[in-house]
Amino acid sequence: MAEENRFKDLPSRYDPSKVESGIYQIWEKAGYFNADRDSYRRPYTIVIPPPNVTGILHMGHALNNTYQDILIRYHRMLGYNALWMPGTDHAGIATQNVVERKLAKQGLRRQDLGREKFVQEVWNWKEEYGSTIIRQLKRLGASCDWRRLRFTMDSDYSLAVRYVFVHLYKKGLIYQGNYIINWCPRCHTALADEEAPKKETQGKLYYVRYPIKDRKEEFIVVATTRPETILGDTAVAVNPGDKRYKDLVGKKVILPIINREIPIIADDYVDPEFGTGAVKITPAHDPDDFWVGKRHNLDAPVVIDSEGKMTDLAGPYKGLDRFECRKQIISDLQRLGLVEKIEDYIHNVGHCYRCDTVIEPYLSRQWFVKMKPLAEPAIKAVKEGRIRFIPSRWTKVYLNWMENIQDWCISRQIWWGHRIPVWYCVDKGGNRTDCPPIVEMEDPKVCPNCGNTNLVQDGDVLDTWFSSWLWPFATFYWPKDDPDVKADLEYFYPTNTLVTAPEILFFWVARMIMAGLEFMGEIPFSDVYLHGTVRDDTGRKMSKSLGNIIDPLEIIEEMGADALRFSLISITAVGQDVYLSRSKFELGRNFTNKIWNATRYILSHLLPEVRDTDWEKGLLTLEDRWILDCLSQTIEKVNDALKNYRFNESANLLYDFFWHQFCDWYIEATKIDRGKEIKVNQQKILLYVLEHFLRLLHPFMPFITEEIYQRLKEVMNLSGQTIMLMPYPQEGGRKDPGARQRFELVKSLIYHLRNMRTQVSLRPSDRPDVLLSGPKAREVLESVELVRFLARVGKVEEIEEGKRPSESLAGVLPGLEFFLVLSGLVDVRREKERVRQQIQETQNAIEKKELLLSNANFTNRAPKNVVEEERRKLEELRDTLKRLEALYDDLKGD
RNA sequence: GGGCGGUUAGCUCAGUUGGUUAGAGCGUCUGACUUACAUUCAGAAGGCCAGAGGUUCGAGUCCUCUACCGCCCACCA
Repeated sequence: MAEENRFKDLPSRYDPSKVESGIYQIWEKAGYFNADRDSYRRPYTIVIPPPNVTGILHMGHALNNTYQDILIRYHRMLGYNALWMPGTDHAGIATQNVVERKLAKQGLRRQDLGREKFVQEVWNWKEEYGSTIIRQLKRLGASCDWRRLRFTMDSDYSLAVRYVFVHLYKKGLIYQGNYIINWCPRCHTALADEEAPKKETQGKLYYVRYPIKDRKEEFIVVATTRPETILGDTAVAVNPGDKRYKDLVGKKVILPIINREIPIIADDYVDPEFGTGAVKITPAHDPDDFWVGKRHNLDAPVVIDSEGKMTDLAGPYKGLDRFECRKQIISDLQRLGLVEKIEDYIHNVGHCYRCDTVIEPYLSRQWFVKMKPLAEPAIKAVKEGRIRFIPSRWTKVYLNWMENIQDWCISRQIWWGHRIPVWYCVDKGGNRTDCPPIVEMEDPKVCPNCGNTNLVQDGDVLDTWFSSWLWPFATFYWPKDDPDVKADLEYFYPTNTLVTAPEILFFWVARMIMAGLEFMGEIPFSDVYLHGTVRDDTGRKMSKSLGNIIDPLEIIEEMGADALRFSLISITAVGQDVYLSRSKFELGRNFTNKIWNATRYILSHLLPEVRDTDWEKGLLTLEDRWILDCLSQTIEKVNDALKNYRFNESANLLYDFFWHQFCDWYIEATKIDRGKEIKVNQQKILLYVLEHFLRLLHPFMPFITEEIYQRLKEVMNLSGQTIMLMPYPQEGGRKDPGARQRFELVKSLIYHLRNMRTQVSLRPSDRPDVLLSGPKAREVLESVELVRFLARVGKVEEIEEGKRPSESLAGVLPGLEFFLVLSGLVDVRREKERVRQQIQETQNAIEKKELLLSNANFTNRAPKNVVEEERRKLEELRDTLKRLEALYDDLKGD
């Protein structure tokens, strides 16, 4: 028959490369990922954490986007109007760095091009390479509504950024000020605190003697890790309660080398226990010293410039690199006898999160956002449970950060980004006049204060996160005054779930919550699922510089996106980091292959009578009833796990059901020859279970499930053009606890018989008889074919209780004795010993149970069902013991 | 210095509110080409659940302390 042959030709290996791109096209063409307003359906919205345009898909993305895709497909299949909003982030510093590196290859610096040309160059780069990550997300199977793709520098998006700046400025929440900020001398820009993580660094602690003025040969010794900043010192501070220095406060010391006189001051900030209890104060080069300087009205001479080189004020060291200067100054001080000692010292030093250069605390004029007023409602939203974190432990981390939030430095001295919408009135010489800065939605032409038309825009751009924090609503074209935009927002906002890595909890998540509440008056999302970090199998973060990355695209090439997705999900516990190695993906690959082959088997054996899955209830065998029950349970459990973000659990449930229940037991059982009527019915059930399973698995493995679904359409009536609906627990439809129990008994009998076979090394072709006795024997006999076929035994018959056949191996299950008849193969002594051991074990178990049940505390306090269950088990054990003892007595006679 | 996570089989890890005999994958060992799958099948071995105390009728699960590993935050130069 031609039809059957068609399926017999299916290859015995699943080949993802042949199907994945085609499948994706089917979905896109059908527009299944698109979501538009629909007043009849409930929306379910996820916004993608926009990857950097410079990004290429790494395992972190793969994990993150698989979670999101599972959620979005799952909800789409539940009937929600599911929108997954995609996009990319302009990633200021990162992207600028990439383009600068490209220019450097041509021997150019960005300054050679000038601002405008350089920015154009970045746009060109973006047009050419910016969609790489999007293509890669599609290969992963991400089912975003791609029509809505946004970029944080789209003109509409820029409008939102500008609106927000103006709004906050007018509200008095944005201000400009001279402060110490984190400066990256390589990227040449200010960085927010979060962008300059502290790293433990091996350094030295230098103890330097500062001569005290008017006191010969007397010194005050200060400890410093950065002797080059000595040149910028304007005081030495001690703790006011420190007796050692009491009489020195108010005196002066001579700053070595440049011989400047500076005062000794008292300030609580100094910890008398540390170092010598005396601290040099360098207001321009240390954030703490800066505040000490403010309190004491000290000068703040800048001795290190934006390049990390010493300034004019550094006298003899002018022009030296900061680290070079450090060496130099120490050797000079040593020559002068002013270095008391040098100790090895491990301390925390800020590093640029983009290029890892050591951060220089730098005094400069920057723009800041006052965060306290924004943080308050965001704290409240979480405390009141309107936003929840999964796992919940992140709540505390979030609250702790929010309650101690610092103002946010939002200006960056780079060219790629949203230009700060601030104009200054300048005179003909280009110097700022006294007029206040101009901050409006429209570009100003004249100064509203003095009528001057000579205006210049602030040269800085905004921190990338100043645009990202608007993502959940700016992607919908907010704040455009347009009924469509408003309706869209009202329908899709707030979004449901944010899936992200904890690394950007402060960068992004917290700020989105603040922005949502400030500008929309509503939380941006209700659930935040924070997944772990992807590491290599030795626990290091995967990073290009470490060379330990596993490229997800390579895995997709080799094993398929489904294998990648399933493996990742299955091995990553909720909120835990995941340690990866190449071989771990074999789990998913083997699973795809198993699914493929089971399908191949089912389809290629299909009888022509099988045209649908309408199986008949009257023809159900025990195994049929059992697998339907099992399916039903699995549907229920998977739905439950998914609703609670227990992704790994749901993946493992699916794996176990398909492999170890459906394939290992049910498919095997259907190979039993039981006549045409039942065979047809069972084939319908095979298709039925397979089809339900595919739909249940679809969010995890979208490609193979769709591929098979398309083939199933050829043999059965399926309503959907593609996979559309999630099976509901009721739909699986066939809870059958009775069948479950009976089948479990049969399974465990088969299991014991197989075990006995290996004990005596039977060959597969040997088919010994089995005898049964006990109250449960009848039940088993009803399904005798199962036992015969799956345990590979001959006749199975009931015998009278207590009549043990000689020459057999015997076993006891609750309510059942069974005997594997093996003439000439039974070693009676060994057999006696085996039974004796079982008796011993059973007796021990009984004793334990009796003890437990005689404890009034237990029977009174434990829940009734637990106590009853224990009683039942005790009865079972006693029954088993009785049967074992009878067996043992019989053996004695042999 | 504060906070968080981890410590369960040889390895990598699950274990939802405390309640059967603590599970999986890989690896190891024994067998098997049993009409889909050797990316397979049938079986086996292997655990003082880091340590100590506590709460409880009952603890891998809750509490306290300790040890080691990892992460995050923090203005001790």
